[in-house]
Amino acid sequence: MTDGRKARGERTRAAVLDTAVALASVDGLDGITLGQLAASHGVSKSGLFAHWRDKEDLQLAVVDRAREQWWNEVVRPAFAAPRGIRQLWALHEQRMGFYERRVLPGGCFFATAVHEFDDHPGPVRDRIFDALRHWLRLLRNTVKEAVAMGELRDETDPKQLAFEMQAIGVAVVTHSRLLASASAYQYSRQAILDRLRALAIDPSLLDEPKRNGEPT
Amino acid sequence: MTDGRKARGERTRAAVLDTAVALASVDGLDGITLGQLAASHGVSKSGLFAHWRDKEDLQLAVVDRAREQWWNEVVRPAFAAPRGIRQLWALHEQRMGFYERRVLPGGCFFATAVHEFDDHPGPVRDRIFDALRHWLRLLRNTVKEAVAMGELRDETDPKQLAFEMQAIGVAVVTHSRLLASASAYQYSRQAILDRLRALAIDPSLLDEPKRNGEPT
DNA sequence: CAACAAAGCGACCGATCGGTCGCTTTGTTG
DNA sequence: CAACAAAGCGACCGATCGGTCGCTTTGTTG
Repeated sequence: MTDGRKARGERTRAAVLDTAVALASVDGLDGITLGQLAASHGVSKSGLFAHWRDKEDLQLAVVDRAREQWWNEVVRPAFAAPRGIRQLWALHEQRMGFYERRVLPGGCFFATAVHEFDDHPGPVRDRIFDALRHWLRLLRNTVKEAVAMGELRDETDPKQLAFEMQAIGVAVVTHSRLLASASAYQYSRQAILDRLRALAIDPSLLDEPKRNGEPT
Repeated sequence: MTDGRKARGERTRAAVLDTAVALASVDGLDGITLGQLAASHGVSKSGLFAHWRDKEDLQLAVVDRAREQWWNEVVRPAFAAPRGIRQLWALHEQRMGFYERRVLPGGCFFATAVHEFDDHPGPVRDRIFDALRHWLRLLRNTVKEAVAMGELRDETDPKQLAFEMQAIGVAVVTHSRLLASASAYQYSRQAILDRLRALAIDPSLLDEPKRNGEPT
């Protein structure tokens, strides 16, 4: 069942991808070099070609891995919160935590990748854009659910709010470096809290928000 | 007074920098190559070294040029609006116009550059960060002025609002490509208008806002 | 016109990058 | 143990990049 050769291969494959996501969060998806990647695993450069046809093939796998990581570290924990407005807040809160914990040295893989590739049409850009659109759809649907549950006002525009949550969320990556202090996270949290409370039927649902996505 | 040799040099220098800002908005500040830059002006690669010691020296000049352009195309026109809350709105509006007019093929030089360099310490990053901090300070001071004039509520936090304006403003660069429609600009304008109106003493100052930064 | 200086050129160099190719090592299957 | 296959290696290649160096062209100054 478990082929020792394939298992070994799968281990290096996973390890290389994890490193690649981390490196790409700093230097970008084009910035990572196969030599650098191989060296950091004591593997020969040519050995990498046993796993990926060429660099583009590797890049596509890296995007998939980054997406998986985002799901595990941000989305899944947020699903522990009660549905509705608190889940929306949990998504933002988990995101802040992901950045604050410095899971990736560059802060955010997608923040770097999207600016690198948004003017470079091709399979890699498509893959990155797919991931981002999927995330935006998740935000939008969570807003819709909160409206349907009667926790957010009927006038709430899901696309509008999803845009704002993404904008305020990603801005923290730059600003935390720019301001050289933790205050960027504070601003980002405050902005979303203000926004959600203004649109909430019962703002007290967001009182003393827990920071770990747990039900209150 | 006007040395024909220096004048000629200054002309190429300016032309090359303009091209470089445009190219860097797409490929990043490291992405531009001296060969590509020289070729696009019918100049030899080595000729560029008559103007800049090395690539880093060129990059610093490019940042300065981008900053100058931002001042001319965004800040200066916004100063035509009446001081206070309308000037704050004009800054956002002019920014949207700058992006919509596609002055730069990549949308925004700084949006690309900051993500490229935020983890690469050195003179280039410092120069980029200086420019961004200067812009944030401008937003902050404009907020303070509006508060002092009694146009924004006293509780308004200038740093907080500056953060939100920057976040909502820059997000449009990515989103306009992501959504493949003009709606991103609409979301961005709506978000800032909502925010400013909520904090305004007299929200009607922002009715039917002019899009060219002119006094109403 | 002579002396000078700035802009710009062309040939060349070392370093690095993505990628190829034939081979070896590691492990599986009968 | 023999046949096979997957993972991985080492030497090598063409292309490109930033940068150097000696030279030419263009224009200025006395």
